[in-house]
Amino acid sequence: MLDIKLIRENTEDVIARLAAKGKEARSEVERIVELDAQRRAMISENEAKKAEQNKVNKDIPRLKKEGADVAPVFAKMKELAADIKANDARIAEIETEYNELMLGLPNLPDTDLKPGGKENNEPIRYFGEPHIFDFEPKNHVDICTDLGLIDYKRGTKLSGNGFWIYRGMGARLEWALLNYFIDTHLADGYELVLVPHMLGYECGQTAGQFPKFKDEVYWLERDKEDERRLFMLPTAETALVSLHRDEILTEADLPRKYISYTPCFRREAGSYRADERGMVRGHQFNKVEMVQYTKPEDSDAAFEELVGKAEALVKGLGFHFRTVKLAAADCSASMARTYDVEIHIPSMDGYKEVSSVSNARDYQARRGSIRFKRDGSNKTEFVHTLNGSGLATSRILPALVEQNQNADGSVNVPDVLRKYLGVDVLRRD
RNA sequence: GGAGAAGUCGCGUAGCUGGUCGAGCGCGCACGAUUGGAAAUCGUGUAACCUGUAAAAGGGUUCGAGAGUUCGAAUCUCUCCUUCUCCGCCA
Repeated sequence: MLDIKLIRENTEDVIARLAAKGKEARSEVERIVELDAQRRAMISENEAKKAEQNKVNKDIPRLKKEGADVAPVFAKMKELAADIKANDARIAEIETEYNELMLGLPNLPDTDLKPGGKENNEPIRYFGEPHIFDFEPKNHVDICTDLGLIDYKRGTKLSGNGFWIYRGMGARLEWALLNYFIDTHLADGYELVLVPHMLGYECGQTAGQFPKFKDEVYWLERDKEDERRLFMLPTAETALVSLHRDEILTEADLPRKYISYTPCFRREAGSYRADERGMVRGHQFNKVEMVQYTKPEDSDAAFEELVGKAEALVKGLGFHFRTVKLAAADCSASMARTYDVEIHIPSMDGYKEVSSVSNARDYQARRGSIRFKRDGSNKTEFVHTLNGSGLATSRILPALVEQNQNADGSVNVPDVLRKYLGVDVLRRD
């Protein structure tokens, strides 16, 4: 959620920055300003009436004691009460429309981002070199099938398109990756948090997925009451960002550094393309997520830390990758800035995102009312929230088997995973 | 899932025959006094949000949530949520 004061005082600037993000928001923003003015005018008016009501009500016991006739006062107060009630209802209507519009506005992009979409994304650094093969490399679907790592067929049998099954060494490889990620984060002082995989609506609203992207998650039916339905989390960020919802932290509480492993569930409706076969895009995938809560002035440093951590994990596996600074319109709605770590997948002859690190600044904190107080101050301020994948396995495993394949069809296990797997090379049984 | 009890200011509690109760007390915490320093003691203070303002002052809302009764609700009524105890069921 954006700061209403900012919208009120810098309306044109807000509209321009949202435009950079590809959001034509003039009509919404202008309506918001209008509703805000209406709301405040009505509140002032109604509060004066409430003050009057309170004053008279305080006098009633005294009047009664003095034996005065209170009937005319009651009659007048009844009218006033009805009047106030009507105004409150009108204010509630205004606030409903106002909140809907406010919740629908995306975050402002940082001013140093290039405007526009994907085409303006800017690789800022590369690590390593693309793998050169002296034989015809196989794609990951074939490798995983041949080595018995992934059972695509039965995954589809069990749950339909977009699901797969890790088997044997494939399952152990997946688990080894998760262990490697988690152990690294623990060494960096992050707290491991295991969260529910089914979440309430407020979690999605705080993270910024709702109301706009309600159709991109899986909802669980529960009675008829929609508001109490739960949804399967699309990323652990959705849970971790709500951890401190409606809380006031102390300065000493910050920064908070969390990681969580969860499966992630996404509908991905209509997003299939031929080049995303196999495990690049599915309805369920595994991910370790990093989330930080910081003081506003510390979020830039925290952002660099998270990017560095994502890069270090990929580096540790020995992959060639690049880090890309996303243009304004390619950042997701809640985020002020995002860097992607992309790794080379030979069969796709291209780079695929394995980590996306973002700074939401105070956008999510405002939606979820996540605040803190500085030492010696009793003013509350919004925290900054950041998140990053660290990492998603579903893209790592394909890259791993493709980049590390040998001419005989076997796959070398990266050094950092050997202690978890107990073998150096994956071969056909 | 069935039966019962309860949800009040950071914590523990008082209030629940409706009106000086946004709310008493204790603890905690902050500041001050005292002290060579500390403990103890004494004093003062101790919510959030909205509105308002240059900043204040002032006003409003909030006693799990929502709705209702009433001139007026922490106190009465209804619905929901949560917690605890017992039973059932289990990992």
